[in-house]
Amino acid sequence: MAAKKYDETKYPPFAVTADLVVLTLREGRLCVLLIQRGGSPFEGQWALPGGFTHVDEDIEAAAYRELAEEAGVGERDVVLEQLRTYGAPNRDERMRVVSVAWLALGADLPEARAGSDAADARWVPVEEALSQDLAFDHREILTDGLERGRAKLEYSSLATAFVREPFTVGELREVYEAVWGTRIDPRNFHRKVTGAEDFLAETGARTARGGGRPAMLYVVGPATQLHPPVLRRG
Amino acid sequence: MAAKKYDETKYPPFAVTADLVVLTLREGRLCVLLIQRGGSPFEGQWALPGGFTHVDEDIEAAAYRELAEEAGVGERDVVLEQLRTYGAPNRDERMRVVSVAWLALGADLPEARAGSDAADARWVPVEEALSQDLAFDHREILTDGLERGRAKLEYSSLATAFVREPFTVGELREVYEAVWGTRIDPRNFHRKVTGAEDFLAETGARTARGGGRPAMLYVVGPATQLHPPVLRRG
DNA sequence: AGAATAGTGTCTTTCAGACATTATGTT
DNA sequence: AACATAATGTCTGAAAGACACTATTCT
Repeated sequence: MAAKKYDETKYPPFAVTADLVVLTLREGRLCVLLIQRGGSPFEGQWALPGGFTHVDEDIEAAAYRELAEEAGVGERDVVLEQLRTYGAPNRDERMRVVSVAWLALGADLPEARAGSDAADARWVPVEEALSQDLAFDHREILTDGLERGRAKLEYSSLATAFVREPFTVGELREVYEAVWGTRIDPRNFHRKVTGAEDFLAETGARTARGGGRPAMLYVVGPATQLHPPVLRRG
Repeated sequence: MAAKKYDETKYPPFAVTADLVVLTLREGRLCVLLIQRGGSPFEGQWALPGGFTHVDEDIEAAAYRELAEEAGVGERDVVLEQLRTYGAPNRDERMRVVSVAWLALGADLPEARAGSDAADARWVPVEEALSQDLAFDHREILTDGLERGRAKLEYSSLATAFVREPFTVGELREVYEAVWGTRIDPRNFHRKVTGAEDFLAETGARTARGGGRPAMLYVVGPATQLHPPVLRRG
């Protein structure tokens, strides 16, 4: 087969967006960042933060940029992981848009503030966010992001993204309890995470906040996988 | 904030491709479908099958279409799962291309035949495919696809995508051994998969191929998750 | 001393991993 | 009967889950 000249006009134009499921814990509850749309379509409705990728910009860089612009969150404040790409032909009425969705997890992220295109921005407990209509297919994206996050806690060190270092075993357990919405036996949990190879690294320091025995403080160990896993159900 | 008119020219054009990691077992070896590029760039080099998404086409439909055009594989023959999206600015020299990669698993797929844009097509054992230079960032995509497939065997029923129904426990074990490149104790494996709730459904029928005790034949059960999981390492 | 919170220990059941034996077909 | 392959059984150690106790601080 002969080599042929490439004709750019043959290939149809798409817009590519980065949409973000940003999760954090606020007062022991798992919350997602939602922004209220300032313009059409879906004006006034709540949506996930996100926006268009520039033509010379890496898709991951676009996610970080939107995180900064729309959530005021810097690269160092979160763990970012690609979630999935959504590309139904009519998911955006304006034009053909393919959305690369990302999951961003952070510890105690700052109070939401509305970015350029947003009328408002707030942290919403995830059950509440799922119980309302969101713009576009953002409800599906949020559902997928939550399931991914919950599943990854089992076998990875992702839970540590939700706490600031150094942290205690009890704080880490509260992460699991908040994300899964379950109770975990503190004694078995302690045995498990301190026993897992390279998962936690002792700092030697202890908490000093009064009202009880001080807790040992840990930082994240070199392991990215948690073996054996912490299982959600019996 | 006032509603503003949407200006399509503000948003830069991307091309969106569907690239496929198509895996099957051939003679007990895990193989991936590679095509030899007929045109530039990377003319003559081996690459994953794939192509451009049409502007009115769902991204998953594009994956199925490319699967049919470039691999001669129908929707019913494979399990298709989205892998990840690759969008570095210069991954394609011709223009800005974002590639949505898919993982397709099938049982005993047909002999490869070159599609429209391909000079050649063949099934290549995965280790061999990884040891050569592939076009674009396809080596990275293949690596990610293999890791995803291997990981999902542990806790899902994905392995059944590699066998035709009805199948024996031994055939299913051979899938795990080929994909993981390990040996598995047949007795422990049998106990595990037959004990897992809703994972396999007995047909009542048995093999009749001679030379030994006939094996029970199973079809896939209603469970999509495998609990407890089959673990790769001790 | 008492309250509060952190950490350790024990028992039982389940399951993984190693290995031997029995079952059911063909030639 | 010999052979070949499938299925089941047993033992041991690791880890999960339930539960009680000890340790260290502050007031």
